Amino acid sequence: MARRAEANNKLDDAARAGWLYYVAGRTQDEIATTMGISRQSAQRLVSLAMAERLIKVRLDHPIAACLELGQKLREKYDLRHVDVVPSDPGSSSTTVGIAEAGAAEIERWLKSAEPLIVAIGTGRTLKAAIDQLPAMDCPQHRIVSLTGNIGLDGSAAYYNVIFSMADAVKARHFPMPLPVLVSSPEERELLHNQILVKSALQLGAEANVAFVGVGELGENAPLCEDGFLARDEMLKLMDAGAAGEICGWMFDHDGNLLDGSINERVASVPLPSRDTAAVIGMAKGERKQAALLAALKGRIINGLITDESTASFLLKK
Amino acid sequence: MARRAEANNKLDDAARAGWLYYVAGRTQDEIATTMGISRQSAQRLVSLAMAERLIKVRLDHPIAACLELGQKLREKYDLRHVDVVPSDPGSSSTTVGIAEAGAAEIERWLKSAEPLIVAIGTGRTLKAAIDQLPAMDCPQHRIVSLTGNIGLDGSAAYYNVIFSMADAVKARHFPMPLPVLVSSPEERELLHNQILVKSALQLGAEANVAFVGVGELGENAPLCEDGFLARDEMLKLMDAGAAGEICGWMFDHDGNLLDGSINERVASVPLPSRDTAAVIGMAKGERKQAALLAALKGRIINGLITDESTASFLLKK
DNA sequence: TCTATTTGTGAGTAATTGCCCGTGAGCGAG
DNA sequence: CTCGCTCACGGGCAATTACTCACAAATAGA
Repeated sequence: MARRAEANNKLDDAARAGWLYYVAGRTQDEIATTMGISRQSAQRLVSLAMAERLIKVRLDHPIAACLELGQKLREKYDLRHVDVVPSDPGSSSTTVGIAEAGAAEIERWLKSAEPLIVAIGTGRTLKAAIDQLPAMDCPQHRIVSLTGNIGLDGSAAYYNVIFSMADAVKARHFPMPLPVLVSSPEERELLHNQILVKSALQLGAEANVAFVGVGELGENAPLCEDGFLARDEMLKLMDAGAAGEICGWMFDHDGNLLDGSINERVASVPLPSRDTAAVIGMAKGERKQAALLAALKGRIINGLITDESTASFLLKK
Repeated sequence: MARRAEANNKLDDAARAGWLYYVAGRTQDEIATTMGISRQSAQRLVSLAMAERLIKVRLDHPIAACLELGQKLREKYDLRHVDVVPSDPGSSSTTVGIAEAGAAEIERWLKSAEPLIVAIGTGRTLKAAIDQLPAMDCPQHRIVSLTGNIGLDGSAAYYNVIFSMADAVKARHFPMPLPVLVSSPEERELLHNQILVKSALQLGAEANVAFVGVGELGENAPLCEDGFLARDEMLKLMDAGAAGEICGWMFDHDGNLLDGSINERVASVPLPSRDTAAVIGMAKGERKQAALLAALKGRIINGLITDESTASFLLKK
């Protein structure tokens, strides 16, 4: 037993130390003593537990200001669900806060005993939220990806959102083995006849809830960063009035899907109907404000998870 | 009303400060600056958020359940030490898991630079634990056997626990050259006057920590299997309300040592005082549940190493 | 209005934590 | 076997946090 130290054991120790520290409220010194290690090692274990996301912290209090903003947003844009988290003025992160809140909302849905079809987009925000999900056991639900999760090079998964999620919550999952954008409407037609893709399309139409990120446009937009869209195409789109995209679907400043050829090349599952499903957008930050506003105006989403300052902006418009 | 609003504001502030601290990861100084208050006030808000349980911390790791069970057991039975290891539903072993955990705990004590007297029982569980001990060098400690380790035939050692242990950790050791049960109180008196036995009795009384197995009763109980107790005697004991034994000492379902003649024939060292020593019981499995429960009720042990499912049982009672 | 009591604040200080760095064990290549 | 590399460990120290205390403001009661 002297050398039973394996990676697994290390995480076990980290979990134990983290529990003692955060849940039981012991000091690192006490933990070190009870675990028979030095304080420094205890400290390392505690921070490992944090780094490995074994410890999840959440705020369980409706902050009045956030609640109020949420209430007003709900009324103004006729939303089914709104969650406003505090802003952290000093942070430039685009996910801190809404990731936790998003995870909490996803968890709330997944706890349902009723079998649900949960649709999920992709992007950095959603990935961050998924990473906050606790381990669950949800064989009754099905998770479907709304967006192709194949990179342009045909190999790498474009943000491993649906797999991470299915892994965490143990549900059947239906990825989209496609890129976000294909070269022509005909190619899309062809690809959409694949059996896996057909299942995804079918499930997407029946989804009970969808969680999606909101993509801004611009030369540094995710679609450009990840190589799906050339810079000049992007500029052309913006000239044509594009304001943002959700799962690749481009819309203008009033939230109407663009007519031009671009949306005919989007291989994603059509967004579930806002009459039968909750379509919850998750986004914060100045760069996403225009896109978010447009999506709300056009009722492309009927649920919103954002932060205080973004909420204020959306109310002023 | 005014007062109510103030309280709400306070909790709001606490929530906000707690969020900035725990979720956004800012320091209290930064929080103080952004909220326009002194660092001390920020600290107060953060700790208020904790005290009011606005901040919920969750450990997302299989070991979390064990720690929680351990915590509850510690409170319920007023224990000095609890270690709950994950259950392996697929295994029928009565030692897997607790052997390793027991060894780890023994090792922890042996690492002490202070000279300690470590008392040790016997049985399959302890043997398995001892086998997990790493080689150590502990000349400062003394190990004493609480139970006779001579078989009925006078030859074979009844589970070679203390010798294996002393061998592994290189400490002075004091075996009990006796059977577990002798034929009469008089014989016990006689044997207890042997010099080796007297040392063991003396050391047992001064022990700092004792590790003991918990024996269940029944026709297949260890005491019967090893021939120390005839089946009919066992049945008679059970009729008289016996629930289990530790080092041969029989106790009833409330954990009180039995009055009858049986305990007058037990040649073992009396268990160390639970006021001055840690007496740590190691056991798991359905067959041992009743005995374990009784031992805990009667505070025959003040420490416990067991597995999840046994821990759950003990909590329900 | 005055006073006793509670409540909140900041200073100072003790305790705790985070981090850098030197050390030494383990290990693979030569 | 030796060298060099990696990495975990623990010591030490600076940063951060928790606690105590004294005092001020607010509040309630006479």
